[in-house]
Amino acid sequence: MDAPLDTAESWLAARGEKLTELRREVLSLLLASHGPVKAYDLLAALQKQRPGASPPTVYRTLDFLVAAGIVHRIDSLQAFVVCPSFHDAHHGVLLVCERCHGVEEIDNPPWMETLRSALATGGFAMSRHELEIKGLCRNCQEIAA
Amino acid sequence: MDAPLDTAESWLAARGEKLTELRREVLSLLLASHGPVKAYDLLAALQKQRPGASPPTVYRTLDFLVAAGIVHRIDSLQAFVVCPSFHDAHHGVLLVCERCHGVEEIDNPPWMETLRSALATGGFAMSRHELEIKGLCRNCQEIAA
DNA sequence: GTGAAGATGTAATGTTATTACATTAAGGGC
DNA sequence: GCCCTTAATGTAATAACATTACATCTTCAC
Ligand SMILES: [Zn+2]
Ligand SMILES: [Zn+2]
Ligand SMILES: [Zn+2]
Ligand SMILES: [Zn+2]
Repeated sequence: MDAPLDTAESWLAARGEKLTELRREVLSLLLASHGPVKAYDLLAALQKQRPGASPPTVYRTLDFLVAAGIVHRIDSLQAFVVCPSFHDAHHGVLLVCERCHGVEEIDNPPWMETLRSALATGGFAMSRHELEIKGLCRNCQEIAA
Repeated sequence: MDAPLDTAESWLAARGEKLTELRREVLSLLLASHGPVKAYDLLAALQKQRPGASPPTVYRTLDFLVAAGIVHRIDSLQAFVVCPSFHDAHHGVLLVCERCHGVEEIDNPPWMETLRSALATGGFAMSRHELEIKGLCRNCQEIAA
């Protein structure tokens, strides 16, 4: 059995949506990468098993998975990554390494509510979307040091 | 006299760099927009006064202004905006409205150090770059309500 | 003035994403 | 089963965003 795919399937079923064969293939490829994937790299991989795949094929599927909260888009990388905890309602924070382009997601950090309320006081309603923070991961700090 | 352009000129001079005619034109166009501008929109505007302008013209100039801290790039909009306080060393936060695409910049908010140290404890070194937060501005919240 | 570095011009190309429309698959009422 | 509607996918073309590579021109130290 394949846990993440099954979890995704149940999660979608609860929303009245389906994990079709195409979506399953795309999600599998994303899971296999262990990190952010660019849309056209994903397309190239997908075409190996689905020769007719084209840009709309991947973008539509990614849009669907992003809307469902299963995948996040990383604006600073123009790439996509599977959410490690999409089964919860969560407000994730994506820590994006500027050197290796790795992404780590932390879920509902304790300072999130403080941040949200500080911004609310200023009149800004922080969105439910993921917060993206750039910096250096632990490994890359050590290398730089 | 034109205050923002003069400020930019001094700021660059202090770094041993120059506000050339091209850079001045580009920065003027950015200032005139009162909000984020897309590179190709900027190019179209620039071509009215500089017919030979091409993509490298604007991207090079934007890269220079971004490196100098005068302009910020907004990843989520793929657009560029003038920094309202580039004369200080600052760690700005860009509040990006998901509805109207307006951007407000707040400078060195009190919670920034808390955030930075919380992330440092987790092994992540937050970068000096601007932090970008998506949500709804005050106006758009009222409209939505 | 000459040479080196910085800045800009120019052509081509690479990368990311969307539009528009056709076709196929799935589900519900009868 | 059949018809209808909606969801999902296929397909072709194009739009939007960004970079490379190399030529030319300008600035300025020497
Ligand atoms: Zn997540
Ligand atoms: Zn790293
Ligand atoms: Zn700023
Ligand atoms: Zn707004």
